[in-house]
Amino acid sequence: MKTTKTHASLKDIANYVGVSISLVSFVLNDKARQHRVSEEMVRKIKEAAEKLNYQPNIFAKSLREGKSHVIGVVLSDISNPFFSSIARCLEDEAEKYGYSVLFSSSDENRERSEKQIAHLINRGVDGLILVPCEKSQSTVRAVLETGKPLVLIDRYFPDVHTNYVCLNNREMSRLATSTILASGYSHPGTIAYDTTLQHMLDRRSGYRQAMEDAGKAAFVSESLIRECDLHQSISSAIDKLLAEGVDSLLFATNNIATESLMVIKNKGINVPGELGIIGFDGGSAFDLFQVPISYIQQPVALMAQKTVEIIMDEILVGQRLTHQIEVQGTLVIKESTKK
Amino acid sequence: MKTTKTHASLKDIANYVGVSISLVSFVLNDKARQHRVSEEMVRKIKEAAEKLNYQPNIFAKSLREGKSHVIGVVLSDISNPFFSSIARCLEDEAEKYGYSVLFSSSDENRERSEKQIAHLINRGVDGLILVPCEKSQSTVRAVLETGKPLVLIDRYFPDVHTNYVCLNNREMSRLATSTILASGYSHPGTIAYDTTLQHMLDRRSGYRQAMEDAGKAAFVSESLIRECDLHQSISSAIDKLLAEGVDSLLFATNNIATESLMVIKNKGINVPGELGIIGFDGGSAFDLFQVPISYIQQPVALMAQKTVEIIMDEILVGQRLTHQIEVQGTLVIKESTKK
DNA sequence: CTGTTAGCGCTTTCAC
DNA sequence: GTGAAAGCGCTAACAG
Repeated sequence: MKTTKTHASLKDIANYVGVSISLVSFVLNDKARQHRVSEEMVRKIKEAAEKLNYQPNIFAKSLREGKSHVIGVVLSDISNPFFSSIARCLEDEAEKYGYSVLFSSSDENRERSEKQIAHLINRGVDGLILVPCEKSQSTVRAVLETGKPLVLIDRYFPDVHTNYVCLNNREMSRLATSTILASGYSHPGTIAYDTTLQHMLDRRSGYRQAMEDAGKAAFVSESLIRECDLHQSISSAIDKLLAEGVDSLLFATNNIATESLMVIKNKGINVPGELGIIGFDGGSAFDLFQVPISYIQQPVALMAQKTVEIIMDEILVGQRLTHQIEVQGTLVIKESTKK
Repeated sequence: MKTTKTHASLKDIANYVGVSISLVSFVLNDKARQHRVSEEMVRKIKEAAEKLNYQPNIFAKSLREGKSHVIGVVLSDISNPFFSSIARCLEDEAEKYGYSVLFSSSDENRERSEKQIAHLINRGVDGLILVPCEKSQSTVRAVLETGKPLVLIDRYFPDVHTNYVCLNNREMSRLATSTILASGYSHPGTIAYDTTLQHMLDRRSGYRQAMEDAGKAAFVSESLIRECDLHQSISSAIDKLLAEGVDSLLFATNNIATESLMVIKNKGINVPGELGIIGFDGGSAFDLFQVPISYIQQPVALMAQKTVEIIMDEILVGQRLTHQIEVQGTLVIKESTKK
C-alpha cells in the first residue's frame, strides 16, 4: 500500500465517464453553463466525481492559479494570551473564505520577523497579516513592494501607508486615566514598554492628555510615565512611581499588568485603597487578584474580522484602497478603581 | 506592475547561464556531485541564482514531489493557554526541519475536528498532529488509513494503535494527591471533566490510587470525584465536595482550576487553611491568587519536541515504528498546600 | 559532464 | 457541446 494514496484526478473521472479532462474541469468548477455543457453530462460527471471521491489537487491548482488559499500571519508570540486570542479569531474568519492561516511568532525581533515573512512569502501565501515589531518600517515597506496584500494589526506606522486595524489606544488610555481621576485618585502614573511603537506612544499620550485635561499637566513629569523592558525593571519602575507619590496606575499592556500585580502583591500594597489600578485586556489573572482589576477591553473578534475582510478584499477583488481602521475599546470597571 | 511579481525560475537561470534547466536543478538541489557537474558550472549557476534572486516555486515543487513541507495540527482551542504554548513549541520545533505548521481548533467537537482534518489533508499536509477529542477513535483510525504520518499529543486512545506523546498523568495525579495527604490534609477530593478521554481517566485514577495507598479507599466515594462540563457546574461541584467534608482539592485541568479558584475566592474560603489546592499547568492566575497555587507542570517544550521528532521521522525517513511516549511532569509546590 | 524528455494535476484558449 | 493541447515550474530517468 502506497503512502501517497493517489487520489482520483480529473483524468480518472474523464476516463470513467468517457469524456475529456477539460469537460470535467468545466463542470466541477461550475463553468458548465458558461460552456453550455449538457445537463445530462453535468449529472454524469458530478456523479462520477462523487463516486470516485474526487478531491482537487491543491498543489496543481496553486501552481496553475498562482494562489495558495493561505494567508500568513506574523505576530509577536502565539503563546501570549492576547495574540493567541487574535490568532483564534483570525482562524475563524479566514475559514469563512475557505482560507487557512499560517502563523509564526516574531518575538518582537526584527530579523526574526523578516525571516518569517520571507518564509511565508516563499510558501506562497496570498496575503500577509502582521503585528509589526519596532523599527520594522523598512520590512513593511519591502512587503508592500512585493505587491502582496498586507494588513497590519494591533500596531501601525504613521509614516508607512498601509492597511491597518488597531484599537483607539489614545482615547481608551485617556478615558481610563480620567476615570481613575474621577474615582478620587489624584496622582495617577502609568507603566508602558520602552518602545517607539505607535500603539505604546498612543497609550502614553492618552494618559498625558487626560492629565492635561484635568489641569495636572504640571504634575506629569516624565518620571510618571515609566518604561520597562525586562521583567526586573517593572519592580523598580513601581518603586520609583510610588516614591513620586503616585496613588494609582495604568498599565499599558496585559503583560505589564500581570507582572506588576505580582510585584504589588508581594509588596503587600492594598488595592484599591492605597493604589488604584487599570490594566489592559482582562483575563483570569485579573479576576483572581485580591480585588478584581478594571481593564480596557479590546474587541478582538471585531479586529480580526475587519483585518480578514480587508485582506480578502485585496486578494479576491484585487481592491487597492487603503483601509485604516481604529476600533473602539470598552472600559470595564471593577473593584480596583473604587477608592 | 503585475501583482504576481513572477519570480526567477530555473528556466531563467538556465537561459541566463546558457545551460539546460535540469543542470540548474541539479546544482541548486545539491546534486551537483552526484551528477559530476563541473566546479566551474556550479559556481556560475549558483552565482546566477543569487543574482536573479531565485526562489524555488513551492507549488511546483509540491506538485512534483507530492510534499507540502507543512504539518497540520488540530488542537482543542488555540486561545487556551495550554494549547497556545504547545502551538508555539510545535512551531519552533517544526521550523528546525524547515517545516511550517497549520493550526486549527476543534473546540472539542468531533464533527468540527473531522472537517478540519479533512481540510488539512486536502491542503496536502505531510503529517498530522492531533489533540483528539472525545469519541473520535474512528476519526483517528480513518486518518491512520490514509497512511498520513500521525501523532497524537496530550491524549491517546488505548484501543487505537498510534503514535502519541502525553504526560504521565496517572503518576502525577497520584503524586499530587499523596503530597496533599502528606501535608496534613486528610480528605482530598478532585474535580475533572466529565469525559471518557484517557488523560482524564488517568488523572482520576491517579487520585484514586493515592487514596488507596493511604488506606483511604473506603473514603473515596464517587462523590469525591466530581465531574463538570459547563462553568456553572463547577460551583455546584465544589459545594457538593465541601458538603462531603473535603479539606483539599486536586483540579484536573488548568481551566477547571481557574474557574474553581474564582468560586473559592467568591465564597471567601481560606486557602490553604480551610482548603488545600493543587492545580494543573501553572500560569499567572495561579500566582496572583491570595496564595500561590501548587501545580503539576507539564514539560510542554519536550512534548512538542518529541512529537515533531516522531512525525518528521515518519515523513522524512518513512519510518513506521509506533512511538508511544509518556513524559514526566513536575510537581511544583507553593503555598496552597502548606496547611 | 550535460541535455532531452516526460510527466505531476490543473485551467483555459482555441478549434471542431 | 466537446476535445486537444499548451503550459504553470519543477524533478528525475534516460541519453549521449
